[in-house]
Amino acid sequence: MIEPRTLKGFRDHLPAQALARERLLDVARRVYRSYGFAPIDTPALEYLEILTGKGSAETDKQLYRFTDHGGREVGLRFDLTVPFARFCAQHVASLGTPFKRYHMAAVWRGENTQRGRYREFMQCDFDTIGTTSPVADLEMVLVVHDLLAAIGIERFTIRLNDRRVLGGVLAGLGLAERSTDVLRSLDKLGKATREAVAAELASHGVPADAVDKLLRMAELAGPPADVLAALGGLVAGSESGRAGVAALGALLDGVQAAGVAAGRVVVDPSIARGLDYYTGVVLESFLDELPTLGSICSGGRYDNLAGLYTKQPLPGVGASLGIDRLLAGLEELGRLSATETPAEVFLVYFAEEHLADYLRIAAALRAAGVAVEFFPEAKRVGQQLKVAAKKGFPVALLIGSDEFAAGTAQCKQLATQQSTTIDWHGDLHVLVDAVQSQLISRDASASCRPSRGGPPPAGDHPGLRP
RNA sequence: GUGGCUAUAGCUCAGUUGGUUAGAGCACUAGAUUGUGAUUCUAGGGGUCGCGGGUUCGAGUCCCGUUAGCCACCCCA
Repeated sequence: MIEPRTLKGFRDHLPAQALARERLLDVARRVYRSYGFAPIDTPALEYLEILTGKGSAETDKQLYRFTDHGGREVGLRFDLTVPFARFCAQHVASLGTPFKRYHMAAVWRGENTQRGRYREFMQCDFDTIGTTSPVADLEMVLVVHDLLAAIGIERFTIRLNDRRVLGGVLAGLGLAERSTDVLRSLDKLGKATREAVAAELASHGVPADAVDKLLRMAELAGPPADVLAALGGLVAGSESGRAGVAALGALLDGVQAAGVAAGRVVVDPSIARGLDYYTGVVLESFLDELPTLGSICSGGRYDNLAGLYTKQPLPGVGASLGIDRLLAGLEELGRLSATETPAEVFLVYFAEEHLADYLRIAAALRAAGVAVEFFPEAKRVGQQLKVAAKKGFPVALLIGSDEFAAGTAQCKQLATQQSTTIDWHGDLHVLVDAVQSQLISRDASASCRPSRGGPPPAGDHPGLRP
């Protein structure tokens, strides 16, 4: 006997989780499309040289690689950005710029696992390439905001910074050469103590007075206007630093003009992002209730996406939603619905003599867009209802011999156990209409939840508990 | 990849300084109840105690290895 098991960091998805995941993907798709981003897809497997081109030792170590049947050196993509860069180098000519795309697909990293960190996980990227317009930067922030709001998360914070501001501050302190080490240390401020970070900075050879200035910069907080004013003072000597501060100011103005609630988007000078290709605005977003989970959606602006694959400069801006990490967070917060079925109506099977009627009724409901599960066995009614309730069906439709004789049907709301009698007298249209109105009245009472701040989320809150 | 913690039934966990056939609640199956699900009663199925070695008269319990999960580092979604 072979022991059934899955690899470290790889997981099965049971219906309850898979349904929540698919609904999240639906929301992301809808939001991306609402801004005009178009879908693309690329192969999971790429030539190794494409993936290692970027050449960071870390990603090299995490890469799943092997020699294929034709002797080619290949690797599984570890993010969606590198394949997109290759994609752009091959196709910009026919696509034209600016080009906006979204891409939702699995990626693989052979790193150690932890809560919300897996070896196979899905990313939902969106990018705008071929333009340096600040409008594209603004759109990125708005998309991230709309996305998190539409998912139904009530408490989240989008943290913004600009690489040029960090660069300006570091240059002013004579630390431009050590920027990677310094930024990496500053990035730990959320987790490590101030003293530990200070010690680490000192170990990188940063003078004591500079350590103090860096920490004070990274700890700037409060009204964005105040933070920006303080940063403006720190980068006074640097032209690009001033540009970064100005860009952040313009972004905040734009976000406000678009109607985003104050407080959801803040300036946080400690946000650096590890990825070295970012050159302008950078963004991370967190669940306020689970800050230790890490960023669930991150991104930024880069000068040249595909420099390794083409001479055509391709500036762009974009971000990535980690839905598997988000799902882990929502599950921990008890915000995932336990529903195990995508169908809305559970049709009870009373007696074989009425089988043809049940099939007719189910077909009529399905034709009207109502998903119906017809129980395949004429078992005890109590058992059938138990199954329906456990799987989370909203309503059960009960039509037995008595109902057929009387021309009625029982529509039972499984959550409340309340039954409504429908008089349909063999008219399927009447039955379908009545069932639909039962489903609508239930939706209405379930989803009238106040949303705090921001524009009302578009549509329902899929996969989330009311 | 490095270090630490954990692993008993589908789930949540008991299991006393190593001592006979490893338990509970919930869940599941069948019946009481050939038409109404979170109630009641009865019966039942299910565990080589993650896996593999070792110490011992004897190991769920101690030791080593291994696999997986979690935590920290690293990095990041």
